[in-house]
Order: sequence, then C-alpha cells, then structure tokens
Amino acid sequence: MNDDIDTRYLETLLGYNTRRASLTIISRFMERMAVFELRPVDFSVLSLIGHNPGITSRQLCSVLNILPPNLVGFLKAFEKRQLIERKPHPTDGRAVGLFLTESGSALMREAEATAEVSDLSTATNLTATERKTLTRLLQKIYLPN
Amino acid sequence: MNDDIDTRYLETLLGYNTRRASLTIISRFMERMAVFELRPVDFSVLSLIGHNPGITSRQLCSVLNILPPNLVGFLKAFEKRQLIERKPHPTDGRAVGLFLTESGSALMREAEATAEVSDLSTATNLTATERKTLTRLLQKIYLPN
DNA sequence: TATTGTTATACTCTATAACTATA
DNA sequence: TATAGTTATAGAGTATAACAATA
Repeated sequence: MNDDIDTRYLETLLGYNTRRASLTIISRFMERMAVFELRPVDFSVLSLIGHNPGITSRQLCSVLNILPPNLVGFLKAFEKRQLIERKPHPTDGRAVGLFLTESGSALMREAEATAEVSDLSTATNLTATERKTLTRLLQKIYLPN
Repeated sequence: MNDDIDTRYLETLLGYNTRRASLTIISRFMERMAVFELRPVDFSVLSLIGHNPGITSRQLCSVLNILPPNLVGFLKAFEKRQLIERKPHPTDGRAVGLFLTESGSALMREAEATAEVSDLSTATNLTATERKTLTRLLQKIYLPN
C-alpha cells in the first residue's frame, strides 16, 4: 500500500534512523516487561536503585533526565508495590536513600534477565560483534568524551 | 555530583543506548530547526511530501506511525503557513493529494541542508565510515528484511 | 542563600470513538 | 462493507511555579 512511497532521504538521517530503531526496540521491550508491570522508565529507575543502593531521587533524576515532580509518583507506586523502601540519608537530612526490598530485588533479577533476552531477540539480524559495534557508536554520540 | 552513580548495567542494553542517543540527536536537531519553526515531526512530514508529491494523509500516517487524527492539525498548520497545498486525488474521490508550495519547497531545501549539518555536528566523534555503519546497523533493527 | 523532595497545575503528545463522504 | 479524512475527547508524558524542611 505504501510500497511506492520514497523514504530514502529520511533514511539517510541519523535522527530518523535512531528514533525508528528506538521505537522498535522499546515496543518489543514493553511487550516483554508487561508481565512484570514495568514500563521502560520503571525498569531504568529500579535497575539504578538496585545497582546503587541508597541513591537519592535527585541523583536518579539527574542520571535519567527525569524532572523531580515526575519521579514522585513513580516512587510512590513502587513503595505501594513494596518494591522499594526509603531510609534517611546518613549525612543529609533533606535527602532520602532508596533501596530495593527483597521482593524488589527478586523482581529485578527476573526483569534484567528478560531485558537481555529482549535485546537478543530484537537484534536477531545482528551478530554479537555488530551489537557491540552498535553500542559503541551510540555511546560515542551521547556520552561525553 | 553523580559521578559515583553506576550506570554500567543500563549501558549494556540496546534500548537504553538507542534512546539516549536518540534524545541527544533530536535535541540538537530541534535547536537547529527552531529558526524554521519545524519540530522533528514537521520536518519528516514536509520532507516526505516534498519527495512524494501527491502523497495522501493516510500514506503519511502509515509511513511515519502517526495516527490520522493527530496529523490533521499539522496539515492545517502547514496550509495556514502556505507551506503545502491540497489537490483532489486523480482517481480516489475520498483522498486528497498533498504538495509543497513554492515557499514550502524553498523552506525544505534550507531545512534539509540544515539537517545534514546537524547530523555531522552531532556525530563529530564518528568517522564517515562509522556513520555509515551505524546507519546500516540501525536499519537492520527497524527495517523488515 | 541554595538544595531536596513535594504539591498543584499546565502543556504537549498520543490514543480512542464516532461521524461524513466516497469506494 | 470498507476506507480517507475529520471532530471531539481522553489519557499519558513532560514541564513550570511555588512551598516546607534542611543545608
């Protein structure tokens, strides 16, 4: 039906290609994470908490480019699901340290294993070497050097 | 401030890397397109119309993954800015063919040149070969084969 | 005076239901 | 009966202003 539409110009642009690939990867990721009731942003937040016990809201926001008011609701929901707990920060009375609970850790062990399966199944057309190359080139764009 | 946050796990995931790169590229793109008053989606739509004179709304929606109700406003705005014009479809009385006006074409010539500058300046850390490799690998993910 | 976390709220983007005109 | 284009509207995501508590 749209086979006669010429998309060759857009396909030369980095932004178009990256966004299209991003949408494909994320939609597959969402399907697989649905069983855990985790959206991509939930996964990122919980994974960072798991790998950085005691991390603060402010740090999460800064790393993930989330605005503080928008994180509040996420954390509230995680607490209600008993996936995280908050403990007073040892030195800063304003801040609160975030930790995964036992069940939060268990969930994230499964979710992270699933994320790797999702990656592999989304990039079936890529060899292991190509996946590593792709990762390296993407990081050259968004990581400072 | 966040130098002590460990993001190594997330940086192994394809979705995370692609999304982060996508956000970087798109934010640079937006800065450069601001002078033309074009958002990324405006650029994509107008570029497709330019390269496919007579394309219909339905085809645009299908190619760009836009839902028909959301395209209506864009086209209305383009028409008001006299960037596009609509002509009756030659064979299908329901459909409307879309075309760039003279000033629409002129704007897009500048905008497309700017898009290429944006690409090059965003990927300064990549060689020409690396850019081609990156494009090829991204297309292996989102294009059917 | 600046920062952490929060509330309330506005704005933008995306999605759904239903309609009309034509095929 | 199905499709192109449209309207109205709902929902999700993102952004801004302002506040209390602590530094």
